[in-house]
Amino acid sequence: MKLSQYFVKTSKNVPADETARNAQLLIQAGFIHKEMAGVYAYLPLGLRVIDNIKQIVREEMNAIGGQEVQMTTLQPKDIWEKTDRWDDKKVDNWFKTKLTNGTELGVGLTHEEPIVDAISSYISSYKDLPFSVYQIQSKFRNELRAKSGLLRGREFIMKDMYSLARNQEEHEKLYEQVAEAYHAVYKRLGLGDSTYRTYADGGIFTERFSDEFQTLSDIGEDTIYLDEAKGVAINKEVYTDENLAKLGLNKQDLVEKKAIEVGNIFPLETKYTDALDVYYTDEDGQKQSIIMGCYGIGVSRLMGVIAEHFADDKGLVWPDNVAPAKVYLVRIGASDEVVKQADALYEHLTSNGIDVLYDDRDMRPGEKFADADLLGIPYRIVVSDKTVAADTYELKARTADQAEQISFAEVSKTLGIVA
RNA sequence: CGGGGAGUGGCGCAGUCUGGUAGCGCACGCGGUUUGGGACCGCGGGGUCGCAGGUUCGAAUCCUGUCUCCCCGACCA
Repeated sequence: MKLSQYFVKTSKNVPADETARNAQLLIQAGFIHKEMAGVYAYLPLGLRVIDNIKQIVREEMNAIGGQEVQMTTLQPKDIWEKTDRWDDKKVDNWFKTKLTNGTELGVGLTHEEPIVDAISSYISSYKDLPFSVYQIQSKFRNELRAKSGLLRGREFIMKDMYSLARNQEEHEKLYEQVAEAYHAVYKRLGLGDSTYRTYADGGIFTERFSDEFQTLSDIGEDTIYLDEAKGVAINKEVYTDENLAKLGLNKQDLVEKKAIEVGNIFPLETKYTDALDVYYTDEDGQKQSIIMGCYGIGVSRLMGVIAEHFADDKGLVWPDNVAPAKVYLVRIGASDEVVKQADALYEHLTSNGIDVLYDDRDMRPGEKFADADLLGIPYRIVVSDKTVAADTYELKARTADQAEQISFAEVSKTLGIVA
Protein backbone atom coordinates (compact mmCIF):
# COMPACT_ATOMS: atom_id res chain seq x y z
CA MET A 1 0.00 0.00 0.00
CA LYS A 2 1.20 3.45 -0.87
CA LEU A 3 0.86 5.78 2.08
CA SER A 4 0.17 8.75 -0.19
CA GLN A 5 -3.18 7.09 -0.89
CA TYR A 6 -3.91 5.83 2.61
CA PHE A 7 -6.71 7.81 4.25
CA VAL A 8 -5.62 7.36 7.85
CA LYS A 9 -3.09 9.68 9.46
CA THR A 10 -1.10 9.20 12.60
CA SER A 11 -1.38 11.75 15.35
CA LYS A 12 1.27 13.50 17.38
CA ASN A 13 -1.16 13.78 20.24
CA VAL A 14 -2.16 10.96 22.51
CA PRO A 15 -5.94 10.73 22.95
CA ALA A 16 -6.94 12.24 26.27
CA ASP A 17 -9.81 9.91 27.02
CA GLU A 18 -7.70 6.77 27.14
CA THR A 19 -5.10 5.87 29.72
CA ALA A 20 -4.68 2.29 28.60
CA ARG A 21 -1.43 2.12 26.66
CA ASN A 22 -2.84 -0.28 24.06
CA ALA A 23 -5.70 2.07 23.21
CA GLN A 24 -3.49 5.15 23.22
CA LEU A 25 -1.01 3.64 20.81
CA LEU A 26 -3.54 1.98 18.55
CA ILE A 27 -5.55 5.18 18.24
CA GLN A 28 -2.49 7.38 17.80
CA ALA A 29 -1.16 5.09 15.10
CA GLY A 30 -4.55 4.98 13.42
CA PHE A 31 -5.23 1.25 13.85
CA ILE A 32 -8.55 1.67 15.61
CA HIS A 33 -11.26 4.28 16.02
CA LYS A 34 -13.15 4.64 19.25
CA GLU A 35 -16.86 4.66 18.67
CA MET A 36 -17.85 4.74 22.34
CA ALA A 37 -16.67 3.24 25.60
CA GLY A 38 -15.67 -0.35 25.00
CA VAL A 39 -16.56 -0.23 21.31
CA TYR A 40 -13.85 0.20 18.70
CA ALA A 41 -13.80 0.16 14.92
CA TYR A 42 -10.86 -1.32 13.04
CA LEU A 43 -9.21 0.88 10.44
CA PRO A 44 -7.23 -0.69 7.56
CA LEU A 45 -4.03 -1.50 9.42
CA GLY A 46 -5.89 -2.57 12.54
CA LEU A 47 -8.08 -4.82 10.47
CA ARG A 48 -5.01 -6.46 8.99
CA VAL A 49 -3.74 -7.25 12.47
CA ILE A 50 -7.12 -8.67 13.46
CA ASP A 51 -7.22 -10.76 10.29
CA ASN A 52 -3.72 -12.07 10.93
CA ILE A 53 -4.63 -13.14 14.46
CA LYS A 54 -7.85 -14.71 13.22
CA GLN A 55 -5.99 -16.62 10.56
CA ILE A 56 -3.51 -18.09 13.01
CA VAL A 57 -6.34 -19.13 15.30
CA ARG A 58 -8.27 -20.55 12.35
CA GLU A 59 -5.33 -22.60 11.12
CA GLU A 60 -4.72 -24.11 14.53
CA MET A 61 -8.38 -24.94 15.06
CA ASN A 62 -8.59 -26.49 11.61
CA ALA A 63 -5.46 -28.50 12.37
CA ILE A 64 -7.25 -30.32 15.18
CA GLY A 65 -10.35 -30.90 13.13
CA GLY A 66 -12.38 -27.84 14.07
CA GLN A 67 -15.10 -27.02 11.55
CA GLU A 68 -15.79 -23.35 11.05
CA VAL A 69 -19.30 -21.96 11.11
CA GLN A 70 -20.82 -18.55 11.65
CA MET A 71 -23.70 -18.32 14.05
CA THR A 72 -26.06 -15.38 14.32
CA THR A 73 -25.87 -12.36 16.54
CA LEU A 74 -29.65 -12.12 16.92
CA GLN A 75 -30.85 -14.77 19.33
CA PRO A 76 -34.30 -16.24 19.96
CA LYS A 77 -35.40 -16.30 23.58
CA ASP A 78 -36.70 -19.84 23.80
CA ILE A 79 -33.44 -21.80 23.60
CA TRP A 80 -31.94 -19.65 26.30
CA GLU A 81 -34.93 -20.23 28.55
CA LYS A 82 -34.37 -23.95 28.25
CA THR A 83 -30.99 -23.56 29.89
CA ASP A 84 -32.20 -20.87 32.27
CA ARG A 85 -29.86 -18.22 30.92
CA TRP A 86 -32.39 -15.73 29.57
CA ASP A 87 -33.38 -14.18 32.88
CA ASP A 88 -31.45 -10.97 33.61
CA LYS A 89 -31.06 -12.16 37.15
CA LYS A 90 -29.14 -15.18 35.90
CA VAL A 91 -27.06 -13.49 33.19
CA ASP A 92 -26.98 -9.76 33.71
CA ASN A 93 -24.92 -8.57 30.77
CA TRP A 94 -27.27 -9.38 27.93
CA PHE A 95 -28.08 -6.78 25.35
CA LYS A 96 -31.70 -7.38 24.44
CA THR A 97 -34.00 -5.92 21.85
CA LYS A 98 -37.43 -6.51 20.34
CA LEU A 99 -39.02 -7.08 16.97
CA THR A 100 -41.70 -4.58 16.02
CA ASN A 101 -44.30 -7.16 16.96
CA GLY A 102 -42.90 -7.28 20.47
CA THR A 103 -40.97 -10.56 20.24
CA GLU A 104 -37.93 -10.40 22.48
CA LEU A 105 -34.49 -11.03 21.04
CA GLY A 106 -31.05 -11.31 22.53
CA VAL A 107 -27.84 -9.97 21.03
CA GLY A 108 -25.29 -12.76 21.12
CA LEU A 109 -22.97 -12.79 24.11
CA THR A 110 -21.92 -16.45 23.76
CA HIS A 111 -23.18 -19.33 21.65
CA GLU A 112 -23.51 -22.60 23.54
CA GLU A 113 -27.28 -22.75 23.13
CA PRO A 114 -27.54 -21.80 19.46
CA ILE A 115 -24.67 -24.12 18.53
CA VAL A 116 -26.22 -27.08 20.29
CA ASP A 117 -29.60 -26.23 18.81
CA ALA A 118 -28.18 -25.93 15.31
CA ILE A 119 -26.24 -29.17 15.30
CA SER A 120 -28.90 -31.21 17.06
CA SER A 121 -30.56 -32.26 13.84
CA TYR A 122 -27.33 -33.90 12.68
CA ILE A 123 -26.72 -36.01 15.74
CA SER A 124 -28.53 -39.23 16.33
CA SER A 125 -26.03 -42.06 16.35
CA TYR A 126 -22.71 -42.68 18.11
CA LYS A 127 -21.34 -42.66 14.55
CA ASP A 128 -22.07 -38.94 14.32
CA LEU A 129 -19.65 -38.08 17.11
CA PRO A 130 -17.25 -36.66 18.13
CA PHE A 131 -16.66 -33.34 16.42
CA SER A 132 -15.86 -29.72 17.12
CA VAL A 133 -17.28 -26.57 15.60
CA TYR A 134 -16.05 -23.04 16.00
CA GLN A 135 -16.64 -19.54 14.82
CA ILE A 136 -14.87 -16.20 14.91
CA GLN A 137 -17.35 -13.47 15.52
CA SER A 138 -18.29 -10.33 17.40
CA LYS A 139 -19.75 -10.80 20.84
CA PHE A 140 -21.80 -8.25 22.70
CA ARG A 141 -21.79 -7.95 26.46
CA ASN A 142 -23.35 -5.21 28.49
CA GLU A 143 -20.45 -4.78 30.87
CA LEU A 144 -21.06 -2.40 33.74
CA ARG A 145 -17.77 -0.84 33.01
CA ALA A 146 -15.70 -1.12 29.87
CA LYS A 147 -12.03 -0.46 30.45
CA SER A 148 -8.44 -0.87 29.41
CA GLY A 149 -8.99 -0.20 25.73
CA LEU A 150 -9.31 -3.41 23.76
CA LEU A 151 -8.87 -5.54 26.85
CA ARG A 152 -12.42 -5.27 28.09
CA GLY A 153 -14.99 -4.12 25.58
CA ARG A 154 -18.72 -4.32 25.14
CA GLU A 155 -18.33 -5.42 21.54
CA PHE A 156 -15.36 -7.62 20.84
CA ILE A 157 -14.15 -10.32 18.50
CA MET A 158 -13.87 -13.82 19.84
CA LYS A 159 -13.18 -17.29 18.60
CA ASP A 160 -15.39 -19.80 20.32
CA MET A 161 -15.19 -23.51 19.73
CA TYR A 162 -17.43 -26.25 21.07
CA SER A 163 -16.58 -29.93 21.20
CA LEU A 164 -19.10 -32.74 21.48
CA ALA A 165 -18.00 -36.13 22.67
CA ARG A 166 -19.59 -39.49 23.43
CA ASN A 167 -17.96 -40.04 26.78
CA GLN A 168 -15.65 -38.53 29.33
CA GLU A 169 -12.53 -40.17 27.97
CA GLU A 170 -13.21 -38.93 24.47
CA HIS A 171 -13.95 -35.48 25.82
CA GLU A 172 -10.69 -35.35 27.77
CA LYS A 173 -8.78 -36.20 24.64
CA LEU A 174 -10.40 -33.40 22.66
CA TYR A 175 -9.93 -31.02 25.54
CA GLU A 176 -6.21 -31.71 25.72
CA GLN A 177 -5.90 -31.38 21.97
CA VAL A 178 -7.38 -27.92 22.16
CA ALA A 179 -5.08 -27.00 25.01
CA GLU A 180 -2.13 -27.98 22.82
CA ALA A 181 -3.54 -26.00 19.90
CA TYR A 182 -3.88 -22.98 22.17
CA HIS A 183 -0.24 -23.16 23.09
CA ALA A 184 0.56 -23.29 19.38
CA VAL A 185 -1.57 -20.18 18.79
CA TYR A 186 0.15 -18.14 21.49
CA LYS A 187 3.53 -19.27 20.31
CA ARG A 188 2.82 -18.10 16.78
CA LEU A 189 1.53 -14.80 18.13
CA GLY A 190 4.82 -14.23 19.90
CA LEU A 191 3.35 -14.70 23.37
CA GLY A 192 4.45 -18.29 23.88
CA ASP A 193 7.09 -17.57 26.49
CA SER A 194 4.82 -15.50 28.68
CA THR A 195 1.56 -17.41 28.43
CA TYR A 196 0.69 -20.15 30.90
CA ARG A 197 -2.08 -22.64 31.28
CA THR A 198 -3.77 -21.72 34.51
CA TYR A 199 -6.21 -23.63 36.67
CA ALA A 200 -9.28 -21.56 37.30
CA ASP A 201 -12.83 -21.72 38.50
CA GLY A 202 -14.88 -24.06 36.37
CA GLY A 203 -18.03 -22.07 36.77
CA ILE A 204 -21.21 -22.77 38.63
CA PHE A 205 -22.06 -25.91 36.70
CA THR A 206 -19.16 -28.07 37.65
CA GLU A 207 -16.83 -29.14 40.41
CA ARG A 208 -14.01 -29.28 37.90
CA PHE A 209 -11.48 -26.63 37.10
CA SER A 210 -11.47 -24.74 33.86
CA ASP A 211 -8.21 -23.81 32.21
CA GLU A 212 -7.31 -20.26 31.45
CA PHE A 213 -4.42 -19.16 29.31
CA GLN A 214 -2.82 -16.25 31.09
CA THR A 215 -0.21 -13.93 29.63
CA LEU A 216 2.03 -12.38 32.25
CA SER A 217 1.49 -8.64 32.25
CA ASP A 218 1.46 -5.81 34.72
CA ILE A 219 -1.76 -4.57 33.21
CA GLY A 220 -3.49 -7.87 33.86
CA GLU A 221 -6.72 -8.03 35.80
CA ASP A 222 -5.91 -11.44 37.21
CA THR A 223 -3.53 -12.60 39.86
CA ILE A 224 -2.05 -16.02 39.32
CA TYR A 225 0.43 -18.21 41.16
CA LEU A 226 2.94 -19.57 38.72
CA ASP A 227 5.03 -22.72 38.97
CA GLU A 228 7.65 -21.83 36.37
CA ALA A 229 9.33 -25.24 36.42
CA LYS A 230 6.09 -27.02 35.62
CA GLY A 231 4.90 -24.27 33.30
CA VAL A 232 1.48 -24.09 34.91
CA ALA A 233 -0.27 -21.66 37.19
CA ILE A 234 -3.30 -21.42 39.42
CA ASN A 235 -5.67 -18.47 39.52
CA LYS A 236 -6.03 -16.64 42.81
CA GLU A 237 -9.76 -17.27 42.68
CA VAL A 238 -9.19 -20.98 43.36
CA TYR A 239 -5.93 -20.68 45.29
CA THR A 240 -6.66 -22.81 48.35
CA ASP A 241 -4.64 -25.44 50.18
CA GLU A 242 -7.19 -28.03 49.20
CA ASN A 243 -6.93 -27.19 45.50
CA LEU A 244 -3.14 -27.06 45.59
CA ALA A 245 -3.14 -30.56 47.00
CA LYS A 246 -5.60 -31.71 44.38
CA LEU A 247 -3.42 -30.29 41.60
CA GLY A 248 -0.14 -31.47 43.04
CA LEU A 249 1.27 -27.97 43.37
CA ASN A 250 3.52 -26.84 46.20
CA LYS A 251 3.13 -23.43 47.70
CA GLN A 252 6.89 -22.83 47.86
CA ASP A 253 7.21 -23.36 44.11
CA LEU A 254 4.65 -20.70 43.27
CA VAL A 255 5.28 -17.07 42.44
CA GLU A 256 2.53 -14.47 42.44
CA LYS A 257 2.13 -12.68 39.09
CA LYS A 258 -0.27 -10.33 37.38
CA ALA A 259 -1.65 -11.71 34.17
CA ILE A 260 -4.24 -11.13 31.49
CA GLU A 261 -6.55 -13.89 30.38
CA VAL A 262 -6.11 -14.52 26.65
CA GLY A 263 -8.03 -17.74 26.45
CA ASN A 264 -10.30 -19.94 28.51
CA ILE A 265 -11.32 -23.50 27.95
CA PHE A 266 -13.83 -25.32 30.05
CA PRO A 267 -15.72 -28.52 30.44
CA LEU A 268 -19.46 -28.05 30.12
CA GLU A 269 -20.24 -31.68 30.90
CA THR A 270 -23.77 -32.39 29.74
CA LYS A 271 -25.37 -29.18 30.94
CA TYR A 272 -26.34 -27.72 27.56
CA THR A 273 -26.89 -30.86 25.55
CA ASP A 274 -29.18 -32.32 28.21
CA ALA A 275 -31.07 -29.06 28.67
CA LEU A 276 -31.68 -28.76 24.96
CA ASP A 277 -32.61 -32.42 24.75
CA VAL A 278 -29.82 -33.52 22.42
CA TYR A 279 -28.66 -37.12 22.88
CA TYR A 280 -27.18 -39.90 20.82
CA THR A 281 -27.87 -43.60 20.56
CA ASP A 282 -24.96 -45.87 21.42
CA GLU A 283 -23.95 -49.23 19.98
CA ASP A 284 -26.39 -50.97 22.27
CA GLY A 285 -29.29 -48.81 21.22
CA GLN A 286 -29.24 -46.87 24.47
CA LYS A 287 -29.82 -43.12 24.69
CA GLN A 288 -26.71 -41.32 25.96
CA SER A 289 -25.79 -37.81 27.02
CA ILE A 290 -23.29 -35.78 25.02
CA ILE A 291 -20.31 -34.24 26.79
CA MET A 292 -19.36 -30.77 25.70
CA GLY A 293 -16.38 -28.51 26.05
CA CYS A 294 -16.11 -24.89 25.13
CA TYR A 295 -13.01 -22.99 24.15
CA GLY A 296 -12.63 -19.24 23.79
CA ILE A 297 -9.91 -16.95 22.53
CA GLY A 298 -10.37 -13.21 22.62
CA VAL A 299 -9.12 -12.10 19.22
CA SER A 300 -9.52 -8.35 19.68
CA ARG A 301 -8.25 -8.58 23.24
CA LEU A 302 -5.15 -10.32 21.90
CA MET A 303 -4.56 -7.39 19.58
CA GLY A 304 -4.55 -5.12 22.63
CA VAL A 305 -2.38 -7.48 24.65
CA ILE A 306 0.18 -7.82 21.85
CA ALA A 307 0.19 -4.07 21.22
CA GLU A 308 0.84 -3.34 24.86
CA HIS A 309 3.18 -6.25 25.49
CA PHE A 310 5.73 -5.39 22.82
CA ALA A 311 5.47 -1.59 22.58
CA ASP A 312 8.43 0.62 23.38
CA ASP A 313 8.76 4.37 23.88
CA LYS A 314 8.62 4.97 20.13
CA GLY A 315 5.43 3.09 19.52
CA LEU A 316 4.09 -0.28 18.51
CA VAL A 317 6.29 -3.27 17.80
CA TRP A 318 4.40 -6.05 16.04
CA PRO A 319 5.67 -9.60 15.96
CA ASP A 320 6.19 -10.69 12.34
CA ASN A 321 3.18 -12.99 12.28
CA VAL A 322 0.64 -10.35 13.19
CA ALA A 323 2.22 -7.21 11.72
CA PRO A 324 -0.04 -5.39 9.25
CA ALA A 325 2.89 -5.31 6.80
CA LYS A 326 6.37 -6.74 6.84
CA VAL A 327 8.22 -3.76 5.40
CA TYR A 328 7.96 -0.01 5.80
CA LEU A 329 9.64 1.42 2.72
CA VAL A 330 10.86 4.97 3.28
CA ARG A 331 11.59 7.02 0.21
CA ILE A 332 13.71 10.06 1.03
CA GLY A 333 13.72 12.77 -1.55
CA ALA A 334 12.11 12.63 -4.97
CA SER A 335 14.97 12.61 -7.44
CA ASP A 336 14.33 10.52 -10.53
CA GLU A 337 16.75 7.80 -9.49
CA VAL A 338 15.39 7.52 -5.96
CA VAL A 339 11.81 7.33 -7.17
CA LYS A 340 12.75 4.79 -9.78
CA GLN A 341 14.60 2.57 -7.36
CA ALA A 342 12.03 2.82 -4.58
CA ASP A 343 9.20 2.06 -7.00
CA ALA A 344 11.14 -0.91 -8.33
CA LEU A 345 11.80 -2.28 -4.85
CA TYR A 346 8.13 -1.86 -3.96
CA GLU A 347 7.18 -3.82 -7.07
CA HIS A 348 9.76 -6.49 -6.36
CA LEU A 349 8.67 -7.05 -2.77
CA THR A 350 4.97 -6.84 -3.48
CA SER A 351 5.15 -9.26 -6.39
CA ASN A 352 6.91 -11.70 -4.09
CA GLY A 353 4.05 -11.66 -1.66
CA ILE A 354 5.51 -9.28 0.89
CA ASP A 355 3.21 -6.67 2.36
CA VAL A 356 4.83 -3.26 2.10
CA LEU A 357 3.80 0.12 3.38
CA TYR A 358 5.44 2.41 0.86
CA ASP A 359 5.98 5.87 2.32
CA ASP A 360 5.92 7.84 -0.91
CA ARG A 361 4.53 10.91 0.79
CA ASP A 362 6.04 14.35 0.35
CA MET A 363 7.24 14.66 3.90
CA ARG A 364 10.48 15.15 5.74
CA PRO A 365 12.56 12.09 6.65
CA GLY A 366 12.11 12.55 10.38
CA GLU A 367 8.35 12.28 10.12
CA LYS A 368 8.60 9.14 8.04
CA PHE A 369 10.96 7.50 10.50
CA ALA A 370 8.71 8.46 13.37
CA ASP A 371 5.72 6.92 11.64
CA ALA A 372 7.66 3.79 10.77
CA ASP A 373 8.45 3.38 14.45
CA LEU A 374 4.96 4.28 15.68
CA LEU A 375 3.28 1.81 13.33
CA GLY A 376 5.63 -0.93 14.48
CA ILE A 377 6.34 -2.55 11.13
CA PRO A 378 9.06 -5.25 11.53
CA TYR A 379 11.45 -3.96 8.85
CA ARG A 380 12.25 -0.49 7.60
CA ILE A 381 14.02 -0.03 4.30
CA VAL A 382 15.28 3.38 3.16
CA VAL A 383 15.93 4.43 -0.41
CA SER A 384 17.58 7.84 -0.74
CA ASP A 385 20.17 9.67 -2.83
CA LYS A 386 22.80 8.23 -0.48
CA THR A 387 21.74 4.63 -0.93
CA VAL A 388 21.34 5.05 -4.66
CA ALA A 389 24.86 6.47 -4.91
CA ALA A 390 26.28 3.59 -2.86
CA ASP A 391 24.14 1.05 -4.68
CA THR A 392 22.79 -0.28 -1.39
CA TYR A 393 19.59 -0.35 0.61
CA GLU A 394 19.37 0.63 4.21
CA LEU A 395 17.61 -1.94 6.33
CA LYS A 396 16.70 -1.72 9.96
CA ALA A 397 14.62 -4.10 12.03
CA ARG A 398 12.13 -2.32 14.27
CA THR A 399 13.80 -3.87 17.30
CA ALA A 400 17.37 -3.14 16.17
CA ASP A 401 19.42 -0.17 17.30
CA GLN A 402 21.39 0.25 14.12
CA ALA A 403 20.54 0.21 10.44
CA GLU A 404 22.71 -1.67 7.99
CA GLN A 405 23.58 -0.97 4.37
CA ILE A 406 23.01 -4.07 2.31
CA SER A 407 22.68 -5.19 -1.29
CA PHE A 408 19.50 -5.91 -3.21
CA ALA A 409 20.20 -9.63 -2.95
CA GLU A 410 20.66 -9.38 0.79
CA VAL A 411 17.39 -7.53 1.13
CA SER A 412 15.61 -10.34 -0.66
CA LYS A 413 17.36 -12.93 1.47
CA THR A 414 16.54 -11.18 4.75
CA LEU A 415 12.89 -11.00 3.79
CA GLY A 416 12.79 -14.61 2.77
CA ILE A 417 12.42 -14.12 -0.96
CA VAL A 418 13.81 -17.05 -2.85
CA ALA A 419 15.75 -15.87 -5.85
C1' C B 1 -23.86 0.14 40.65
C1' G B 2 -20.64 3.18 44.76
C1' G B 3 -16.49 6.77 44.84
C1' G B 4 -13.26 10.28 42.15
C1' G B 5 -11.89 13.23 37.77
C1' A B 6 -13.20 15.47 33.05
C1' G B 7 -16.26 17.44 28.58
C1' U B 8 -13.83 24.44 25.00
C1' G B 9 -12.20 24.05 16.29
C1' G B 10 -10.08 17.28 13.68
C1' C B 11 -6.36 16.17 18.08
C1' G B 12 -3.90 18.00 22.78
C1' C B 13 -4.82 22.05 26.09
C1' A B 14 -5.43 27.31 28.63
C1' G B 15 -9.42 30.44 30.02
C1' U B 16 -14.12 29.06 34.66
C1' C B 17 -12.39 30.65 41.28
C1' U B 18 -12.64 37.11 40.57
C1' G B 19 -19.40 36.93 34.31
C1' G B 20 -18.15 41.67 29.64
C1' U B 21 -19.95 37.27 23.15
C1' A B 22 -12.75 32.58 22.91
C1' G B 23 -6.97 31.76 22.94
C1' C B 24 -2.45 28.53 22.33
C1' G B 25 0.23 24.08 20.23
C1' C B 26 -0.49 20.21 16.57
C1' A B 27 -3.13 19.34 12.13
C1' C B 28 -5.21 22.04 7.63
C1' G B 29 -4.86 25.98 3.09
C1' C B 30 -1.64 29.64 0.37
C1' G B 31 3.46 31.83 -0.46
C1' G B 32 8.59 31.32 0.50
C1' U B 33 13.07 29.12 2.52
C1' U B 34 14.26 24.05 3.76
C1' U B 35 14.99 18.36 3.19
C1' G B 36 18.56 11.60 6.90
C1' G B 37 15.04 11.63 13.11
C1' G B 38 8.51 14.73 13.84
C1' A B 39 11.85 22.17 9.91
C1' C B 40 11.23 27.57 9.80
C1' C B 41 8.99 32.45 8.43
C1' G B 42 4.63 35.10 6.79
C1' C B 43 -0.53 35.06 5.70
C1' G B 44 -5.22 32.41 6.25
C1' G B 45 -9.78 29.13 7.19
C1' G B 46 -12.22 26.64 11.04
C1' G B 47 -15.16 26.48 17.39
C1' U B 48 -20.11 30.02 20.68
C1' C B 49 -17.38 26.42 24.82
C1' G B 50 -21.44 18.26 25.64
C1' C B 51 -26.96 19.13 25.88
C1' A B 52 -31.41 21.53 28.14
C1' G B 53 -33.32 25.02 31.31
C1' G B 54 -32.51 29.11 34.78
C1' U B 55 -30.15 33.77 37.05
C1' U B 56 -28.28 38.40 34.73
C1' C B 57 -28.27 44.31 30.83
C1' G B 58 -24.67 40.42 29.59
C1' A B 59 -22.87 33.36 30.80
C1' A B 60 -17.46 28.98 28.43
C1' U B 61 -17.48 31.27 33.42
C1' C B 62 -22.91 31.30 38.39
C1' C B 63 -27.38 27.70 39.53
C1' U B 64 -30.43 23.18 38.32
C1' G B 65 -31.13 18.96 35.45
C1' U B 66 -29.24 15.64 31.92
C1' C B 67 -25.88 12.97 28.50
C1' U B 68 -20.97 11.28 27.69
C1' C B 69 -15.78 9.89 28.67
C1' C B 70 -11.69 8.25 31.99
C1' C B 71 -9.84 6.13 36.68
C1' C B 72 -10.56 3.14 41.48
C1' G B 73 -13.89 -0.46 43.49
C1' A B 74 -17.81 -4.05 42.89
C1' C B 75 -19.13 -7.24 38.73
C1' C B 76 -17.12 -10.39 34.69
C1' A B 77 -21.83 -16.25 31.48
